Amino acid sequence: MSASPRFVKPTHDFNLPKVEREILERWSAAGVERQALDRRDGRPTYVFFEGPPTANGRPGIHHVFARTLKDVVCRYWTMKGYHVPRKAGWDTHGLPVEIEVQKELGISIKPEIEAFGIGPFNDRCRVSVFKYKGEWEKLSKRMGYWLDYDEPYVTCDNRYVSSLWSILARFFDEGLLERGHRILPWCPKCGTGLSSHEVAQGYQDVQDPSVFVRFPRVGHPGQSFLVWTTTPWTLPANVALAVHRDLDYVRVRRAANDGAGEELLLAEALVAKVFGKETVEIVERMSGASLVGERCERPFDWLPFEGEGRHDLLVAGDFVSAEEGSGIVHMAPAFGEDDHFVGVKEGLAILNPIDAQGRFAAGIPLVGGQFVRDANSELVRELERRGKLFRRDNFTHAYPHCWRCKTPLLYWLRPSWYLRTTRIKERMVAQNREIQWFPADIGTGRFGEWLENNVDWAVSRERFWGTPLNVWSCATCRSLQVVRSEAHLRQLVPTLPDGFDLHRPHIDAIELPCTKAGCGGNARRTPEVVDCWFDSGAMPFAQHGWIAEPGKAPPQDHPADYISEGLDQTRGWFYTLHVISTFLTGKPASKRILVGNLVLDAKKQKMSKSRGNTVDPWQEIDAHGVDAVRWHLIAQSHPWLPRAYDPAAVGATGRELFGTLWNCWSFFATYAELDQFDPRSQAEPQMMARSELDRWLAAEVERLVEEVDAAFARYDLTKAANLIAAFVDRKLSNWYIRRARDRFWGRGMTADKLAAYTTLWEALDRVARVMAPLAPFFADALRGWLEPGGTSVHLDSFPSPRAERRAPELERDMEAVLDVVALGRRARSAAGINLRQPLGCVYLKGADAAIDGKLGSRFAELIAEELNVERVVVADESRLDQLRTLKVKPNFKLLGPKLGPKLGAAKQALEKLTTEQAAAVLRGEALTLYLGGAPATFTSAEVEVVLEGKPGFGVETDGRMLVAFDTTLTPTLIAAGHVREVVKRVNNSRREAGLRVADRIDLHLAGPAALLAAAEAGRARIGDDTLAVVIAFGGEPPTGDDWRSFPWEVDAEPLIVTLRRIRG
RNA sequence: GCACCCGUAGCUCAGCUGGUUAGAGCACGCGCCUGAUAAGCGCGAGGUAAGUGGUUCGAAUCCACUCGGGUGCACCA
Repeated sequence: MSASPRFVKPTHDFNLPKVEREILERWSAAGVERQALDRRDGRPTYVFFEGPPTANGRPGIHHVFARTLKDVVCRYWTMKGYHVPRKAGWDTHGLPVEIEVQKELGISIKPEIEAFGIGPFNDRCRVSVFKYKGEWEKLSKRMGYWLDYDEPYVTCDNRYVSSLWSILARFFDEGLLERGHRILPWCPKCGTGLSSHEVAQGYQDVQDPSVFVRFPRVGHPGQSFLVWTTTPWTLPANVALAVHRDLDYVRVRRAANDGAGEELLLAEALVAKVFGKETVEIVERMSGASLVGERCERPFDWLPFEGEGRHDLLVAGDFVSAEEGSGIVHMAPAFGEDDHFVGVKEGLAILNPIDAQGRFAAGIPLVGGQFVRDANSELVRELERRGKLFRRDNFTHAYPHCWRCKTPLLYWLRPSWYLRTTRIKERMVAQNREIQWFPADIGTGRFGEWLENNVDWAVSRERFWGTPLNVWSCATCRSLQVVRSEAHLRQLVPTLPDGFDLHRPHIDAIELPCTKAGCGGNARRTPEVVDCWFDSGAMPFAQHGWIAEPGKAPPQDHPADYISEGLDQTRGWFYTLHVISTFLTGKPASKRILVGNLVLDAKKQKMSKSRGNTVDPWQEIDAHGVDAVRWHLIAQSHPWLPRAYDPAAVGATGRELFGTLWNCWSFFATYAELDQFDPRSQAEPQMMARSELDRWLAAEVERLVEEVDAAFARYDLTKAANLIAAFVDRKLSNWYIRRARDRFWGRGMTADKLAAYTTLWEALDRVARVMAPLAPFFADALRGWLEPGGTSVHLDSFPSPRAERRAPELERDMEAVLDVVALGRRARSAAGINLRQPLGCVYLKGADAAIDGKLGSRFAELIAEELNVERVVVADESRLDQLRTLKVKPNFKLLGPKLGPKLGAAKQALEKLTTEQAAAVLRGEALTLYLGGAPATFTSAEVEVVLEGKPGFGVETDGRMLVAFDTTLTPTLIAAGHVREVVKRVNNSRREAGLRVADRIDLHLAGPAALLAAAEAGRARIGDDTLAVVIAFGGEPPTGDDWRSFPWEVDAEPLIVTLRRIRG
């Protein structure tokens, strides 16, 4: 033996997690990740934006999924020759962080934070936000998500904040950043308003009272307006009622109940719904318009009306409907958008009796100091005491809650800063059409509709840990100015120390001279901070510290080619990115958006900590290997559908795909080691010099490359994964290797063997490359096994399909061969004759004459071996007549439109035709039938002829092809079967004895005479197939240290195999 | 309440520009093969295609409604 072999048979069992750990070490030692991320060398850039996570929570299994979607695409384009920068980012500001710190400190409301001190509080936030940074980085590394963590963008860095300021200043310049008084969703616990996309995150079912209240009609004793509300706590703030001008209203008299003759006014359409079975008498009909201006008496008169504003009357409101309630709506202009809108229009008074924590003012009777929602029941009782309550129920409805602290929100009149997104809505809608969404209907549907219903973005937060809003307001003249960047601030305040932190509370202390000519006043910063969704939405700009200026070009990597996040980001990150990019550049932030859906548990339940059904990503990765996790998550179904995470299924992926590939590799290595095969040392065999099977596999490999490439290019990762898995299972492992196995067995290196090695090596190599984006670890391991010391697959290129190797005809022919063989196995199984028993002859009939010719010649040997028969015979007409009948069926696609309702009759008539008539059709003859007396002619294309096997001949058919065996067993065949039985037992014995495949043996066989006789006659074959050098038959099995005996049964008779390894 | 997605074998999913006999994998049962060996292959059983109605010669596929699941929207007063 000369040099040591290039390939070595693996001596250990397959263990994917272990393989992955080795690859991690290799990547780390060789700096592979860094090289892949940094590769430029004149490549075009493929731009990816990373949505920043907040690292104050642990990453879960759904993050593994989300990050796989990002990673696969980035790896693919890297292999396609692009430079794909992947700058990591951290989302660091905002309510989620503050809430965590509040929990740490055991405090819950704003005044407590102020007492603790904004400075120390924010210092804690800055630390908290990176609490799990290490774990995020570790998980990214372990799962193979390559992301550049060396210079991440961090939203709380001065540089980032400075960039945000410049962008806000541009909104301000254009008049799109304004302070407004509007009804705002307000979290009483956090003490801040929320934006619509935050509200959208937090709907939960709650039970609320549903009460009908009497509002006495002034000037009409005994009459009341009937009013419905689900928020009794807003009744003390009532100033008016609203009716719809165009609705019909009625005055009804109640018969004899408690009210004894009372009269109630409500919308006519709701009478039945409100009174149900109770009989009421309609006294008067009137229009809504006629009620406008009527006076009413509010139920609670605790709050005085001061100054201006009309009150205690009926006004008109377009929003009033007769769907529910009474058609008369109670108006509290401080607590509802419609109420407020109408209130402004009608000049109504505004009563605002609650504080920022959602508590009634202390001076209010009965409920003073109570949290408003808690006051509901007390207020309802009071209504009852006052005789104002008509009815009370409860009803359950979805109500918005604070997305972080879960407190029910209040809609409350409150000043806030707005980005006037409604003014750029048309641009946003138009630009959305430029985005390629995966799936497309998110863009037109969910996201498109969201844009159509756009409302201004309430962008300020009355909080502490966030980008300070960069608007200063003059205490004297109220004029506003914005600070455009940190540099700008330094111009304005030259004394600012180095390292000045732009956050609160430091920034609050900065006063600026008023810029208005002649004012001379001092401007103070408006106290709010900015919605943290603005931070992340601005990342295409702020990640580069880009400073916005009028007319300035965007960063050169804008827009991105690709982003991917979860479905929940539709109204989150995807939206805020879109607002800011559209405003600044007129373009969307990314050309393509791939949306991932939820990862549910194995029972399709949402994972949540409270249910206790969360899946620990580390445990899954350790158990199955992350490539199996990644692969399964991608292959299971399209990313935008919800998926169940089933650990058992992940394990199966690991075994089936990676285990099979491992076996393929192991097979290759076993023989490559023995033969010292080295693809470098020989010229690659010409394709034309290789066997048909080799050319077939090579063609299929190129087809795979083409199809996988196309699937990746259209972002169909699921298809790519399934194509690869199907190829490995069906083509590579279960056909090529199985059929080519014995070509690797002979001694010495023949041309055919070299061709087989080369073909298999090439196939494995290309599989490694095409699967690399999906299974980065295994692919790189396989690549390393195939080319020891070579470069990482991730620094290599995605293979280009070699079109010249494609062989469409051969690919189709082999499909037919596979089908014939499957039928043949089914036929043998049905006949009860196992594959070891050779048979004399198999009769075949393929789908058409062209394939018949090939089955009988080029593929005959292959089929004969696979089905263990001596001869393959393409059945001629007379043989076929014995084996099958023919049936004629309509070609529905052609005849449906032609015959219409007569198709059914035609079908029946055709089915009655004889085999002879059908055979004529097969020969291409036209067919004339009488349908209901009228002749109808069918061409051979308009009907289909199908085969049916005749019973009793062991025929198997799929309607087009046919396989039948001659099951006659001659003594020769039986003897040959015996030899195969013996070979199998000897080889099983070899394995049980722990021999290596190339070990030679001495062999002794003991058993029934007929079996031994057959074996003796076939000793050459046994010797070849079991590497037995000396074979002895009959007598007592030898004994001794080296000899080992194995008892078997053949046809219910004992066979004793005794063997020993020949040393040296 | 409104909108969107989904409902196919015990489980996970294909198929869905309508074509009559609805597929695959897993799991299960039986058998086979094995010089890749705690793998592999074949066969079988398993389906009122959620339900109802419609369009059509023909519907898992198109339409309507109902039920169930998911998601989103929504101030529901």
